[in-house]
Amino acid sequence: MTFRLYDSLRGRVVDFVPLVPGQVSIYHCGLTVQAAPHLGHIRKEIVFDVLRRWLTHSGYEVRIVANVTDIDDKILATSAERGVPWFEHAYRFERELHDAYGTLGCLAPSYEPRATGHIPEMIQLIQTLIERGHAYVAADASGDVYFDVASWPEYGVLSHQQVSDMEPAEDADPRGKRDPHDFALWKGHKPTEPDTASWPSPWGPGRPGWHIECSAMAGKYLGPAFDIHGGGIDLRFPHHENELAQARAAGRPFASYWMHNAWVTAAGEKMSKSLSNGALVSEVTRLYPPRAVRFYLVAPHYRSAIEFSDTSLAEATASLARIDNFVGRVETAGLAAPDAVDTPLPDAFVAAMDDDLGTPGAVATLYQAVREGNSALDAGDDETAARAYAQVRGMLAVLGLDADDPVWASGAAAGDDARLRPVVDSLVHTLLQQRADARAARDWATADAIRDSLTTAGLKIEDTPQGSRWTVED
RNA sequence: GGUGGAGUGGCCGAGAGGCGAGGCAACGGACUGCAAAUCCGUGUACACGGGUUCAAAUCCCGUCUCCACCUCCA
Repeated sequence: MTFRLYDSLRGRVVDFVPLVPGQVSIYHCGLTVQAAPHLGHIRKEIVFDVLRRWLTHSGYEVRIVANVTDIDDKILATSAERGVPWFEHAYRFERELHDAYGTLGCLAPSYEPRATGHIPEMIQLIQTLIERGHAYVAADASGDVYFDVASWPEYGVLSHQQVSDMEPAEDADPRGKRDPHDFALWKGHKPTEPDTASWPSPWGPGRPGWHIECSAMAGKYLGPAFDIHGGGIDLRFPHHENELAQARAAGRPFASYWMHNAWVTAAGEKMSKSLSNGALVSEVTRLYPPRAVRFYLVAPHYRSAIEFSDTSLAEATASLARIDNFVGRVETAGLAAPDAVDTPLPDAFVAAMDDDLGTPGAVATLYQAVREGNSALDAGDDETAARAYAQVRGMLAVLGLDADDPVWASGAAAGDDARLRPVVDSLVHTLLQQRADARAARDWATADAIRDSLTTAGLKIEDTPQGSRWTVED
């Protein structure tokens, strides 16, 4: 079985062949930390988290690097507006971002470099480009350095565009550019910007352009050639096109495959702060269980847009509850196999995941296992039920949705939950025992009164042949 | 102007020439003291108009609508 993926550069699904057998190196562009993350931001992280989990499950040793862009025009502009130092501003949102990753069950990447920590690598790369005749210092004494697009005939391969067809940037300020398509590698320091946002360079003080950051950091941690480069579809042009041009022009092969995830849309449009404040990760996870939010983002294919709506999130919550209910039933019945993790996953699941991370098909297979498991439970076929349980847990783990995954146990609230759970369990069981006694005595009024009081308290009671069990209503 | 993507049943969301992915919701049945949960069953869905084919949601032609990107923007 071979993993296949859609390569944006070639424009089709291709077999994945790693540079080093058994190993995969992945770089995906992290966020510019300039505002609180919304569902669209977090989707990219979840997509690559699932990719990483699947490849790891498939036996690969995965190295995954995601950068943090902690200096750019927007960070400088918004921090200045708020009267906060830019680094403080960036750091604050970097931490919010990390909180969001943790809340939605994303594993930490192998490494997460910050742009500002890699200025020397960027300067070195720019110098190489100048020496090779692909970059030049602006003629206007600004201290800017630009990439010379005309010197690189391959420019446009990733986004399948001809430079001549691109919309002419009529009103854009040409600054010291030779050609309007040229882009900044280095930005000379401006007196209006803080001195802290400036680093010495051969071309005078300044700061790096956005694109050079990723080329430099990917090169440092993954080498001149690596397997997969990812990011949101909007980054394909100009960001990734420019990254590719810089790296190749400097003599580096760069990424073998390019993966781009689609949007989370609101009312059919690309999500943005102005359109959709309600979609902040912090707010959505307050209204819906974080695992359900992750399920909602994982179930559709990563190259399809996901329409954000409360209805969809409510449906995702109900859908996940069906899976959790099965898992709970098996555990209540005492059939949970301790070696669950080692059970092979269903072929259909493997085939779906290997086919360009086909999570929709994978989820369908998951539900098939749930149905088979439930039927087996009803029929008293414990062996089949236990096997289905093991498969379900295994599939959930790959998708990052397993409730027992330690990622869900992080955070102060989760800690409180863990401590309170046995307390509540003990109290509820006292009541459930009273109800069982009442039912045995055919005292339905008392039995129902107890159930009603638990329901009112926010619990769901399920009667099974092995006794009653309770869960918290989502 | 260039490049790429989309329009599927009440809702979400797959598929990409032939047997109606899957989930949510709804309805009927089984089970239950009653429920819940679970299982079984119930849908003549593929923007529109033509065409190709024994067969089209899937291919071709045309039309409409929507979205994204085109140098600092997630």
